[in-house]
Amino acid sequence: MGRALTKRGEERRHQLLDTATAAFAEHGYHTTSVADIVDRVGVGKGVFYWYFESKEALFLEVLARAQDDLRGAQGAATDDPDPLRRLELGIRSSLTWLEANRGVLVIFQLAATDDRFVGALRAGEAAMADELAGHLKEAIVAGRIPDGDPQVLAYAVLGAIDALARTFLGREGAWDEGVADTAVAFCLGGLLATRRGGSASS
Amino acid sequence: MGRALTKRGEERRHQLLDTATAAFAEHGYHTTSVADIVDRVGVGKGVFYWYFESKEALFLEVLARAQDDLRGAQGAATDDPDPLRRLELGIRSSLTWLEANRGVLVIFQLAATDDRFVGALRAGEAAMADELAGHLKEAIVAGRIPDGDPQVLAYAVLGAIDALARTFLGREGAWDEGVADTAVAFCLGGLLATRRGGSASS
Amino acid sequence: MGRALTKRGEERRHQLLDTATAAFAEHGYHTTSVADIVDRVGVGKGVFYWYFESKEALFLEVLARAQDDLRGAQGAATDDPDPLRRLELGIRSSLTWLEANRGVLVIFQLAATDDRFVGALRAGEAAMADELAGHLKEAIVAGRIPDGDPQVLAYAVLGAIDALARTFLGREGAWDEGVADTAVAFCLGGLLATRRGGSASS
Amino acid sequence: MGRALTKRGEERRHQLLDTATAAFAEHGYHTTSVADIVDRVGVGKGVFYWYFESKEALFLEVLARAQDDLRGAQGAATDDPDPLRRLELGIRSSLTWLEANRGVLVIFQLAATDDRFVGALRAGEAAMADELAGHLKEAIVAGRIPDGDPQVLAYAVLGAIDALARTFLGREGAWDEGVADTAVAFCLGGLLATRRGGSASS
DNA sequence: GATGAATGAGTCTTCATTCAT
DNA sequence: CATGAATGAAGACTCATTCAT
Repeated sequence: MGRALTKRGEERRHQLLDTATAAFAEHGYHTTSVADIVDRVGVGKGVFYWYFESKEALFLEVLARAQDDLRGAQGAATDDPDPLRRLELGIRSSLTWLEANRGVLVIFQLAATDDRFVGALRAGEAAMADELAGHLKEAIVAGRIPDGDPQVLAYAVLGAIDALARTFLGREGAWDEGVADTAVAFCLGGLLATRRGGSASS
Repeated sequence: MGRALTKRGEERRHQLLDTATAAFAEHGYHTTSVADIVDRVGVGKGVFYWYFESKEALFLEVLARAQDDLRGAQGAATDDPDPLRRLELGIRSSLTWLEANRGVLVIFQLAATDDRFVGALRAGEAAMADELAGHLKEAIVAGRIPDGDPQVLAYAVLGAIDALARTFLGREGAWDEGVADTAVAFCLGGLLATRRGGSASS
Repeated sequence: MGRALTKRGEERRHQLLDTATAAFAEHGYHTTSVADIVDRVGVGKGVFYWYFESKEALFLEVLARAQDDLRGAQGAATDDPDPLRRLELGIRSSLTWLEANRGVLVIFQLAATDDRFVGALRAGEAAMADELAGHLKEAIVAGRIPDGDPQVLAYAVLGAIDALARTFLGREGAWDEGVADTAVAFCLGGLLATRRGGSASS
Repeated sequence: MGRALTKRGEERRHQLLDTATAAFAEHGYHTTSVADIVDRVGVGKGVFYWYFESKEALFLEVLARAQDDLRGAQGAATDDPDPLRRLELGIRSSLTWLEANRGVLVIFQLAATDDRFVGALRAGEAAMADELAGHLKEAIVAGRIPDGDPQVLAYAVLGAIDALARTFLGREGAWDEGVADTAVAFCLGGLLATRRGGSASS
C-alpha cells in the first residue's frame, strides 16, 4: 500500500517503526497492542494501517531492520587482512552496537518464539553466519585455527555472542568494557581448542 | 486450591502439565489457549481451573518443573573429584537431557520474553549458575583455570550451552554425538583462554 | 466447533438462527452486526462464536435453512398424478409459505448480491429447478404443454414466482388471495403460450 | 457542492460515476469502498468528496441514472399504434439494453436490499409501471386482453422481465436471441390467460 | 469432580469522512 | 482542484475466566 510517501509520511513511518521496536522490546509482541503503539506516537489508530499492512508485517519490518543494522555495524569495520583480527573486530562492533541497541536482542528472541517470524529470523541469521564462515574458512586454510566445519563454528560463535550479550546486557550494571574482551577471548579460545571428536579432559 | 488430590487427580494434573508443556513449546504462550490444552487432553474447561489457578500459574509451574528436571539431570552424574571433569559431565548430561526434552528450551525462551515470567526464570538460572560457579571456583583455586569471577564465568558457560543447544537442537538433523564434544571443548577452551582484559590477537 | 450440543444449546442455536434471519431480513447483511444479533437475544458476544464459526457461516446456514424449508413446503402437497396440477399446487404452497415467511425473500436477495453467497444460493435454486423441471418434462411428454427445454421453463416459472412474490409481498397490503390465482394463471398461461422463436404479435 | 463544473470537472464526475457503477455491480455496495473507486480512477480521495456529498449520495445518483437510462431505452422505440405491439417492443428494448448494461440489474438488486435506497428504487419502478399500465389499460379497453387491474398487471410484467433478465443474463452463455422471444411470449401469454380468481386446472 | 455454556473486555482491522498543504 | 495523511467510530472475532447444572 501507500507507495511513494511524502517526506512527512516517511518520517511518520520511521517514528512508528522506532516506537514499535521499543514497545515490542519492552513488552513483547502479543503484549503490545497496535493501540499502544499509536497512543505512544500520539496519532489515531487508522494511521497505523496507512503505513503498515498489519501488526505482523510491522514486526517483520522491525526485525529486518534490526538484522540489517546489526550486519551493517558488523561489516563496517572489518577490512583487516587478518581473518582472525576481522573476527575479533566483528565481535567487538557487534557487541558495541548491541549495547547501544539492547532492545534488538529481545526482538530476536521474540521472533524466535513465533512461527510466523522464525523463517525471517533464520534467514537473517544465515546471512550473518555465511559472512562469518567466510572469515573462519580463511583462518582454517591459513592454519590459524584447527580444521572444522566453518558453518558449524560460525553458528557457535554467533550463539556465544548472542548468549554473552543477552547475559550481560540483560542485567542492569553487568556490562563493562571488559565483557567484550572476555567475549573475544572466549570465542577465539574456543575456536582454537575445538577439535571435533576430541575430549576435553584428556 | 487443589490440595490433597486423589491419585486420579494427581494424574490429571500431570497430564495437563505435560500437555501444556508440549503445547507451549510448539505454539508459544499466547498462541496456546486454555481451550487448546483442555481439548488436547479431552476434558472440559472447568477441569483446568480445578487444578490450576490460572493460565499464568500453569506456565509458572511448567517452567519450574523444567528447571528442576534440568538441574536434576545435571547434578545426577557429577560426583567426580576433578572439578573440570564434573563440569564436563554436567555439560554432557545437560545436553543429553535437553536433546530428549527439546521443548524445554522453547519454554525458557518464552519465559524470557514475558515480564511475568522473567523473575522465575532468572531465579532458576541463578541456582544453576551457583552450582556451576562452585565447580569453577574449585578449579580456579586448584589452578586448573585462570583466575576470574566464577559467577561471570558460570553465566558464560551456561549461555554457551544454551546457545549451542538452541543452535543445534533447533534445526532438524543438525545434532549428532560430536556436538557435545564440541561444546565441551569450546567451553573448556574458552575458560582456559579467558583472561579478562586480554586481547586475542596479541 | 462445539459438536454435540445439549438441549439447551440446541435451543440457543435455533434462537440465534431465528433472530439472525429476522435481523438480516430487516436490515440486510452488512447492516446487521453480530452485536445486534446477540443484543436482540440478550446474551453476550461470545455466545455467538460458541455456536457459529463466523457471521458468514451463520448467514450460509440461514440461507440453507430457508431454502430447505421452502423446498419442503413446496414438495409437501404435490402427490397428484397430474403434472400440471402438481405444478399449480407447488406454486400455491410456495406462495403461501413465502407469505408466512416474507423475510426469506430478502434473504435470497441478499445472498444474490454477495459473492460469498451466490454459490450456495444457485445450488439451492438448481435443486428446486430440477424438481420443477421433472413435472414440466412429464407435462411435455403428455402433450399438456408445448415442447421446450424443461430447465429453461423451470427457471422461468421460478423467476416469475419469485418476482410476483417479491412484488406483492414486498408492499404492505398488496397481498390477497387472488394473487396466488393470478400467479398460477400467469405461469400456466405463459407455459402454454411458449413457443421459442415465435412472436407474440402475430 | 459542485454546482457549475468546468468541462473537465464534468468529465471527472462522469468518470467517477461510471467507475462506481461498475465497481458496485461487481462487488456490491458495502464491499466497494470509496478508496476502491478513487484508486480505480487514479485520483486522490479528496476528489471524490469534491464531486459527491457522500458515498450514499453517489449510489443514489448511480441508481437514478440507471433507471433513467433504462426508461429511455424503453420508451424510445414505442410509438406503434397497437398497445400490445408497444408492449412487445418495450420488452424487447428493455432486454436489449439490459444485456448491454448487465451491471444495472445488480445495482437495482443492491438498492432493494438497503433501507436507504428502496425509496428511490420504488419511485423509479413506479414510473416505469405507470408507463406500462398506460399501454395495458388501452389494450384492455380495446378488448385485446382480459379485464384486470392495469397496475397489478404492469408490476407482474415488470417483475417477469426482471426475473427473466436476471435469470438469463446472470449466467454466462445462457443468453441468446431466443430469450427475448420467450419473454415476450411468456408475458403476453400470461396476460391473455389472466383472469383473477380463475383456477388453472379447470 | 466435571461439563457445556456464558461473559465481556480487549484485539486487530476497515472505512467513510475531513483537512492541511 | 487535488493529494496524501489523519481521524475515530464501528465491526468481527478471541479468549481467560466463571458458573449453573
